[in-house]
Amino acid sequence: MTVTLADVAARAQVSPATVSRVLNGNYPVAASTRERVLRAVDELDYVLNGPASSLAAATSDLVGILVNDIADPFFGIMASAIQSEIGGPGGRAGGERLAVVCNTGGSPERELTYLTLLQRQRAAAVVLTGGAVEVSAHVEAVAAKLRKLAAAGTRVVLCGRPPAPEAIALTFDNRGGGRQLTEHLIGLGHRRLGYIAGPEERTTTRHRLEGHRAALDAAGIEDDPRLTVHGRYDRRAGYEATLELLRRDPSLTAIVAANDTVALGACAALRDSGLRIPDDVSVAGFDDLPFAIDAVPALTTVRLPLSEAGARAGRIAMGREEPPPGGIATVRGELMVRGSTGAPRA
Amino acid sequence: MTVTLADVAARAQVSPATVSRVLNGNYPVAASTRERVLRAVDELDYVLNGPASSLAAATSDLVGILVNDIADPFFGIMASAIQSEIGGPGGRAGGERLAVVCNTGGSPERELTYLTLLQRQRAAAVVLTGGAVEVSAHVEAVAAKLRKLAAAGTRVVLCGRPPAPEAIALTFDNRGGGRQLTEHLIGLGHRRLGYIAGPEERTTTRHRLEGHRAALDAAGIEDDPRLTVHGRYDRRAGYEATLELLRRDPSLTAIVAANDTVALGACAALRDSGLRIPDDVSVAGFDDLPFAIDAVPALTTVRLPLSEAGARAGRIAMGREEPPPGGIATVRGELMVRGSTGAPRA
DNA sequence: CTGTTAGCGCATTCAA
DNA sequence: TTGAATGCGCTAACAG
Repeated sequence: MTVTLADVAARAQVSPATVSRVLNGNYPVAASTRERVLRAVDELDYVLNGPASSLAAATSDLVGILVNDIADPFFGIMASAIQSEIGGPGGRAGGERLAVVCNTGGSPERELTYLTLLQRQRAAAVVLTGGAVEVSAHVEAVAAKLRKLAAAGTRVVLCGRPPAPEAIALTFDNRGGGRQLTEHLIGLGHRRLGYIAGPEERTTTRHRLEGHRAALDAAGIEDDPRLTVHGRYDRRAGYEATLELLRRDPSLTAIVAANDTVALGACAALRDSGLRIPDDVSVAGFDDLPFAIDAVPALTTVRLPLSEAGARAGRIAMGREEPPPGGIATVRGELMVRGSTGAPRA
Repeated sequence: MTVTLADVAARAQVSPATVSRVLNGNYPVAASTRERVLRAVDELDYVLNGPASSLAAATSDLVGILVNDIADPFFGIMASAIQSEIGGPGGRAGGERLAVVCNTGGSPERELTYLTLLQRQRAAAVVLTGGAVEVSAHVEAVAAKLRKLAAAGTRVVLCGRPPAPEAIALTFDNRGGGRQLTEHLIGLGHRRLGYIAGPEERTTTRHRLEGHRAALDAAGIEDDPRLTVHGRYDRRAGYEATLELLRRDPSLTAIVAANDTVALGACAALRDSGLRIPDDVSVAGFDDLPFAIDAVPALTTVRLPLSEAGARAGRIAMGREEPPPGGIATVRGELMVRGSTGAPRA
């Protein structure tokens, strides 16, 4: 019923091997033969059998992309950039590769499950994006899995994730970015700063918070633990955390959020509380997602080059770009000062 | 080197066939045997070879999701919802399925290429999201491809895309939503309305615009073609189109945008032009993406239940939910009136 | 440059 | 309930 390579070979009057060579294009084939084969492919409307091809070649055209949440532009932008770079020459049969996007939802178990599934598929490469969960049992389990993937020939790249010995890493300087941001606020005169952190036990959360505290420390400002609230990386968490912070200390003059989405929630809470931004309370985010500039006032934040980093990760995963020296590159953020931060009220 | 089914069988002292049956669980196997097999799997750290399995079974655990742009939350939210429903029982060897997200960038060629790639992979199902390109040659090519996919046993579902005879469709009532939105503005007293449409030759663009025009027509307002500008579905297009509209008719009192992202660009352009929203000019969007409520003032828009529709599409694609009668379900939007629209200036 | 020959690892008949 | 045998469709040596 379905057309196979052998059918094409028969029609083109060549051997199956020759058809395979034409399709994969990694082998010298006479132009006239090639043309005959391609005509037969066309006439028979032949479509290569991917699984059969992958089985025989012991590798596939699938590239795994692990994200926490593909509905979040932070990950969507990276996934898009990675995906844009995985095509092109070098792939099997036409050079087109498929991106398998895996939503882990931040769950270590799902992360491991997906890695196993990608291992099962003999994925050509795997890119893990965003922060990692810091629970030692899990960290070791992931590391072991990455080692196995690598051993099986799957290229593993981390994008926006802390370095690990098992993989090439493009890591974001979350600590440095967090520090810059808080330094900016301190420079404006703020002394009572609320901090809305992400979920505990995530590297991104910890690093950004460490940067914040380093800035406070450097300025000789005591870090009041009551001014840090943890929550999820979403708008609602930002809203609620802000109300909580205002309850704990109505005199605070600035709120630093774990990311832009959280910052938007914070802005909403402040507005609903009748406070003006930045006159009463300054607000800052992190990431510089596209909507950050459309907040009113526009959000001061740390711009991460998500698209560039994703594209580079994609190229490295495809072997089209040299890995950074030592296998680790740190990608820095850029402080974007906008209208949401200003001098504290007198 | 790599562990195969046969290795597991040897260790468990059963035949390869039995191991296969245990792994796929679609076959009666004695409990004691099963346990022995599972232990061997564990001890050997065996991972099923997906391609081999797919080859033998003539189907895979891959589900294709075609989107215009995964970095756009409109698609990210749908993709996430689809993905959340494709796991679960019924899949091969553990019931886990992988989502292959294909960024077409709105290009018909890429759409076809990806469909072929998914056909090659013997995808279990394919979900096409968002509007379609209306160029007849391409429409027919896609239809033909969908027919072949369906013939090969791939379930095809459209989500937020106009119905086609080749597939089950959950279609958005873009026309109705567009009409409601403009009726709302007319009800407020607006008579000079600018419209920022999406790219030409896309169904979403056309339907929303038709709804807008139907509302104008019903109210006896002449549709001035100079008040419609086409552009891409992004912020920048909204910004530039707004400046153009203001140039063409400084007396307009409302701007309807093709979607929320475009609307944000429109808001920015109005602000930069020194106009107040909604006092000088009202603005409306479409989709009700998460950030719409954080615009200042909050954006009046039409809420599309992206997540619900995506989840349903995912279930239908997996055969876990009955397709709608006739294979077509229309998903309506809900008008969300917020602060960005008000009565026109006197 | 091209053909021949062997598997790749698994699912599924058919028997037992 | 289990085993033995066969083939899924293709690629990769190896010859020629």
